[in-house]
Amino acid sequence: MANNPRKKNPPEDESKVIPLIKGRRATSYDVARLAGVSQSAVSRCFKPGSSISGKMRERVMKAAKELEYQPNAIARGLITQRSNLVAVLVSGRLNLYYPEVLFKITEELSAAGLRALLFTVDSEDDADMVIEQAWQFQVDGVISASHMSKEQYAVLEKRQIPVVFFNRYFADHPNTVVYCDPSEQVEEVVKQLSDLGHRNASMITGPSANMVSRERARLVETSLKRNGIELISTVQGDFTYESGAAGLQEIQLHGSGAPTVIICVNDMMAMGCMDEARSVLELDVPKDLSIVGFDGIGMSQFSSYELTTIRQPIGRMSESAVRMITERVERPDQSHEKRVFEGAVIPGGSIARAPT
Amino acid sequence: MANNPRKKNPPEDESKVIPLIKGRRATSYDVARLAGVSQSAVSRCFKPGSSISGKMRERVMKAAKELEYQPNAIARGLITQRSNLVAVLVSGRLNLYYPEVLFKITEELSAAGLRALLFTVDSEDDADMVIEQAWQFQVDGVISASHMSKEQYAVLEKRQIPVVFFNRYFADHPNTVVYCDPSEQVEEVVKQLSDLGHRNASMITGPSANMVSRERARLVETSLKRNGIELISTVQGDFTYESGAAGLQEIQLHGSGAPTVIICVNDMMAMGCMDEARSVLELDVPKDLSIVGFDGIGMSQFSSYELTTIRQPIGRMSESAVRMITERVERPDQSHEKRVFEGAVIPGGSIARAPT
DNA sequence: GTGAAAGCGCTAACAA
DNA sequence: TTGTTAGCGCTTTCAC
Repeated sequence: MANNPRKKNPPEDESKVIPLIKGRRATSYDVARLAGVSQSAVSRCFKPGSSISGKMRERVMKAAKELEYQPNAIARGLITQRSNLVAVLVSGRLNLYYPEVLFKITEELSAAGLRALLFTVDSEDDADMVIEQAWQFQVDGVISASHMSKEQYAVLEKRQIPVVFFNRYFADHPNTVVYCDPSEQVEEVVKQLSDLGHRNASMITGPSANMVSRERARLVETSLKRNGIELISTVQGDFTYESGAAGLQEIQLHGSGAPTVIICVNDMMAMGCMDEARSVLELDVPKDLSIVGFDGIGMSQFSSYELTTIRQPIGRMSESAVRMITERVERPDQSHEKRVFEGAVIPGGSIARAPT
Repeated sequence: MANNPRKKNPPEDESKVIPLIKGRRATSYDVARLAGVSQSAVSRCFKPGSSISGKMRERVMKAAKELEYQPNAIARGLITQRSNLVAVLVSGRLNLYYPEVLFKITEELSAAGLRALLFTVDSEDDADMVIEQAWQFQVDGVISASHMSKEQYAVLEKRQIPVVFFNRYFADHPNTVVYCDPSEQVEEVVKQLSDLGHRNASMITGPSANMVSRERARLVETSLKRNGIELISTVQGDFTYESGAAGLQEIQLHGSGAPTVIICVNDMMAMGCMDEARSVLELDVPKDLSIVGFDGIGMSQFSSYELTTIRQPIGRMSESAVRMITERVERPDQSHEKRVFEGAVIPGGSIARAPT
């Protein structure tokens, strides 16, 4: 198999005779031979914090540069049992509308010397497959911003792979989580709606299986009640633009009474809802109908929308997620932890005084 | 270092005595021992197309299942010289607005048994780093949907790493490319504009370094001339929403004369342009001003925009990109190839008869 | 500070 | 068909 001329213990006579085969990448042995030092010396030069003399380092580095040598991360991973790979699980469908998260996480991983192995998960079966793949590739950890069942999580746990959940967690199971809690902001917005005279609201939620959706819906319900606004109807969407539009239709057709405000548990649906209100129902948003979203995605602030919404601090959350992963890669016994971030209200222009 | 009880040639007496250390993952040796077969038999069971008896396979698979054994892809990569990793290079900034591409490519890679190692590239320095990282991780190939200099490409070429460019290429250098050529669609749209009575147009381009932008701009210029529409001003944006808005301001303020149509070389700028026209300049799009985009991103068809644009067949392009990579991983001597796809006009509603 | 040697978990040539 | 064996390229004791 080996078209590799190197022998483990190169015979002295051959060692200089056989040239580097063109196209084969240089190994630490090649560098060692050229520099006239041992292979382990080369290895040490590329491991920060190793004890090595300046002279040696210089010689080795010169040879390394000449051969364009870069240590083989795969081989290193094999011996160190550290792949420096982190599986990032996102929902392809959802992340289409929230790509900020993925890119921030990737950048933070990169800054921490880790690489993102990207997996899209859009079903339970996908998740099963992805978990096996991640396991095969010896990922050091998993950052999950997609759905994962308790059973699937149990598999990772048993295999001692650190997992950080991004904006989702199992309430009845210890796990490591970075999470945005918009409680205060929900209260703030709802209070404002109440002050603006709103008394009837409807809500468009996400899939009932989705934790973020459930949690946001719960907060909204509580806040509405507390502020004397009646929730006259709740319809279920799937986080997409289309489902926001459809949700509004459903509310108008089948709802009992007309809400003056609609709260959507994410921005994408809020935008769908707003467009439907304006272009199909010919309502003036916000004069006839106020709309509120969640997330604070970039496009929610385009002039066509200027959505009033609750932003998540994506940057700080991603940073935390990566830090939590690295901590748990270093010390697998690290206990679970939940880092909770506050949201922030983006005032926007999609709410106004209730029509009289 | 090894807390691994396995000896390369396990002494018979020890072999059954030492239990699997809790938490250590099972290796093919563990499976072999449990099944009472050789380690290579285990290996063969997990390599499709190996000659192995049904009885053997059954025995091995039973043991494997019991130990939850999955072959170590890192170790496999080391010996086969195939990592099954493909570096996917995207521009973080740009892909924020065009995530479809990334997800399609990832899915196609996955279907081909390859994993996506995600890299975001937003500067030349990023690209240098990314190329070194990809090299260290022994990626089998690179799909680049981000900027890459000729020098950087040369490095990959020299290292014999197959590269497929997505929507960009070096005209004066052989390379493997999947590309969307919107020539006909540009002509179609421009002709339509001409038929609608437009005689003055302006254009908002992307960065001059960007090939896609240059190419689209060139096509637009040619088509306009051919159809008797004068290009009265061209301003440069950076593909973002904001730059589209700013571009329109610049055209209105500094342009010589007022265009009745604005062509933007991507949808995001077209949307920024449209919003600026409507909300700041209080123009009616399309009655007062027609706007055309490029790409066909999902949100360009939201009711607020309904942009007339030229769509790229992302799905088929991604599929081709992955196929081209796999072909070149199998046969590195494969010659370069350029697969060109046609665009498709999405009629939209952002163009109308020129105001009189 | 440096080199020799073992071995991470796997595949594949070779022998039986 | 099966087992034996030699590495893939690296890190890490262990002597010196």
